[in-house]
Amino acid sequence: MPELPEVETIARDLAPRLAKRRITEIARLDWEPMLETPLATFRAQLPGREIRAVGRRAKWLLFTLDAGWTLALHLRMSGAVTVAEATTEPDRYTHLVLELDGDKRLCFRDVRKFGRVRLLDAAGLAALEAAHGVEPLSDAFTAAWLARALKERRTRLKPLLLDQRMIAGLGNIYVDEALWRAGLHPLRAASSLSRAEIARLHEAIRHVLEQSIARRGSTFRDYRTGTGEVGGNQHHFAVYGREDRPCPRCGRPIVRTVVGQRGTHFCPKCQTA
DNA sequence: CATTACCTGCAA
DNA sequence: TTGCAGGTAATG
Repeated sequence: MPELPEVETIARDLAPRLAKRRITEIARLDWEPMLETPLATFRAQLPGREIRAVGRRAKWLLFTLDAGWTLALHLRMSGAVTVAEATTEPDRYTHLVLELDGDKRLCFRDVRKFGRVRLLDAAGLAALEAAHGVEPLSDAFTAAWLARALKERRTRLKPLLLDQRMIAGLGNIYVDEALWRAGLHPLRAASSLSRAEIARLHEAIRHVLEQSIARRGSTFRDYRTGTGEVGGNQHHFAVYGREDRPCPRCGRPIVRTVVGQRGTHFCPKCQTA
């Protein structure tokens, strides 16, 4: 599920609702493999912490706590994070529940159990930061930066754009959408792009992410915003999940193939190899 | 680079 | 019943 726009939407929803709230108790943790921090540390350090800020790095949702700690959640394929009233009982797919003061609960629901939880100190946060590449919505992500990043690479466009060490936050949906918008075939050699094509790709990446954030993300099935609603961007896909349906640009049927083990959707006429 | 694994629900 | 799903890490 959640790629950059979905995690960003959740962070923006949660920030005003969680600022200055205190985590009073770990009310549920019933799938321990999701925890990538020693359980003893988690239990000793998390209760009593105050939430100072909620943000995002790559596809990680970050809760800045007091005493230098950061709670980091990765939603992987089916995770959803919401704030609920303390009176509502979370369902059986909600594997982490944190009790907050003010009769609220922070709920991490994850049907497929791929999601991950970390409680990071300053060094852990720095390591997470260093493991990811440029934020595509930041000022650092320019066409010139992209040109340099693509230049020496031997790989195809799609796998490269999915690599979080290069650009952080793109996933399968938005890579397909951005490549369509830029008119680039997913199998194009990364180093083969012209200056004009790089400029188009840069604009397309920004555009598809910004549009999705404006529509509060894309809900296929499990994704919910921080307030528990479905997103709206799924109604605006050009290619993703639209096999055999007409290309919005030329009307020819969208093709689905597999690239790098990922389902890949593109228009064979508009996206040149 | 490709395959497999991690999990579960759902559509074909 | 089989295959597929928005992600990532581990393994040939």
